[in-house]
Amino acid sequence: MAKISESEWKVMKILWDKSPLTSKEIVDYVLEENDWSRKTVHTLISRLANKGVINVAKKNKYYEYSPCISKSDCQIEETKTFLEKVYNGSLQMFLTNFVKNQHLSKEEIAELKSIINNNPKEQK
Amino acid sequence: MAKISESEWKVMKILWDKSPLTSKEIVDYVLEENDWSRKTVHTLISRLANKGVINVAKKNKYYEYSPCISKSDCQIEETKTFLEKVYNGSLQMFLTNFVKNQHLSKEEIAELKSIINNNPKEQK
DNA sequence: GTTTGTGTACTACAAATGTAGGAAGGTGGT
DNA sequence: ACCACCTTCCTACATTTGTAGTACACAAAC
Repeated sequence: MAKISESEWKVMKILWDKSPLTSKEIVDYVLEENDWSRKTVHTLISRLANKGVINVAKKNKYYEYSPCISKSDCQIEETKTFLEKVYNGSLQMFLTNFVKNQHLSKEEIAELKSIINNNPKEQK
Repeated sequence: MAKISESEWKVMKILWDKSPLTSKEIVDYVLEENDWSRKTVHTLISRLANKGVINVAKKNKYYEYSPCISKSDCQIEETKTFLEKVYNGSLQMFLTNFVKNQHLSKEEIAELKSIINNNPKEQK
């Protein structure tokens, strides 16, 4: 699976949320959150298209863009790379370190517990 | 804080574990786990020194190297960057996604729970 | 004392990334 | 018909990263 860089992730997140979008729409959304030139966003869009992670389809006059890989797949992939690099692949080490250093509130801890408890049967 | 690349992390992990080390020792350890040229490792060492994340001190004839930032600080930093990029900074989203997709065993889930429960008082 | 490997400093070079600018043509508003 | 803006395609250029190679001096092994 192609690697998505940090800037590219920002564009992808918009697309996963709201696609299909025209390039103007993408640019406008991205610029709400990043202080970049419009050109920069265009570059990112075309790099993503070259990497084959977004679809480009002519709709009326202009192109429309939408992701062709799922957000969740990309998240899993990034998570593996991250855990491997920083924690030798161990979620346990990661979590230990995180809860130890972040001084989570009681509420946050309760929330984490509930996330873990509710697996695998999802509860609404 | 300087950014440490993926290859550099491999060197840093050795150093955090066993420093101080001479360059030969670093190279030998790194090559146990990576199929690189010795020269490549030397390059990584000097990049790390330039970034100011390892100390270089003349000991007898040769230099000895050791980290001058803590592993835990780097882990926290990387974790923040990762969570921000992939999960908009939300550990909750991360955990939810992870437990949902990884099909953890009962044992693993129990372990995660105990990690969370034992915070903040550490239990040995 | 010559070979053989090592230590250090410096250089190399392609790919990926961040961050844009230019040119040529379309289009909608007035 | 013209202006301001947009679209698409290309090009640009510095920095970081992965992955080494050169050169030169020293040191240990014989």
